[in-house]
Amino acid sequence: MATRAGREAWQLISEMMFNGELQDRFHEASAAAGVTPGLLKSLIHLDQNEGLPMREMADHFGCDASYVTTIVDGLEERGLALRRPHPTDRRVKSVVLTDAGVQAREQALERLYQPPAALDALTGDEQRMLRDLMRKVAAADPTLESARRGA
Amino acid sequence: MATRAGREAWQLISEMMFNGELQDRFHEASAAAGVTPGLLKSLIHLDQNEGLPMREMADHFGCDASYVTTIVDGLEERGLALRRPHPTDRRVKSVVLTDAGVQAREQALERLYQPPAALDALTGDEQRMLRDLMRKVAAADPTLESARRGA
DNA sequence: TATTGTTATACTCTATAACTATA
DNA sequence: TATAGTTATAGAGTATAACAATA
Repeated sequence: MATRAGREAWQLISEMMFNGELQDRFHEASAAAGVTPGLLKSLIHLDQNEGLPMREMADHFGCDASYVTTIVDGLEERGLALRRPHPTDRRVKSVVLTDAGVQAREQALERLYQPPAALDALTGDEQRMLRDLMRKVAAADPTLESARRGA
Repeated sequence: MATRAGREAWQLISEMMFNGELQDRFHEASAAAGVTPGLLKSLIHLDQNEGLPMREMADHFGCDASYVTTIVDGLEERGLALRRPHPTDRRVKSVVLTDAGVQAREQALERLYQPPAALDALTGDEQRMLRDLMRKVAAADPTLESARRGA
């Protein structure tokens, strides 16, 4: 169970994440990639090999199928992704990243994951401790595989 | 300087924050409070005593002044905040939370700061270690005072 | 008949431009 | 003249409803 200390730790993490320099990191990364925030969210969730059916995109993001059409149109217009027919079910269209899409995704993640300057307050040993703790937490989160796929 | 370990630590934190159960924590908290996400962002940034000029709200969020008008209208309609005249400059309107606004803010923060289930993977000692590390990082972030004000 | 995706349309969110009041 | 806030309006972003193709 999360202790009082654990809750305080996560509160501090949340405050770091939603204030100051990180506050609109996502908007900056979107602008840098030449896409809207909505497009970037999808871009990050896609890959070049598997291909993701549009229906599954709608389920993952909890949005309407018609909006997925809009999103994928935007990614295609920019040459970042394309629709591929499903091998057996001809109703389904899978979305895969292009080479440009993979590159844009990597550059965006590079920006997004950059730590705040205040992390420098920790010594090297402390940063390693923080990493080890977060590795243990992340390993216990079953929903993190897709994010880890491209890392 | 952030080490390789520090960057990995922050990447794991970011992944936890933007995937899985926390993915739309903010939308849930907004819905629970009966406000839109835009309103909640402002609600969290306001308080009951000081009062914040609308111009400063626009600067803080990097948005247009006309949108602040829309936001404050929304908070007033719901009885969560109100406009107060500035004592010396009659052009300025300061925004303060009502009692209901303070209560809504606290309940929303309670939800927002709740740690993910995976944090339970850490022992009590490890959660304390994580808290101490994050206290040190947060203390080095100069932009965190306003967030800490109401905590 | 049920499901995937698209089109047409409407509603919400946010910005730009023109305006009023005050400094 | 410059600044704080409002109003009117337009543009993104997102949803709902009706539809075509396939299962």
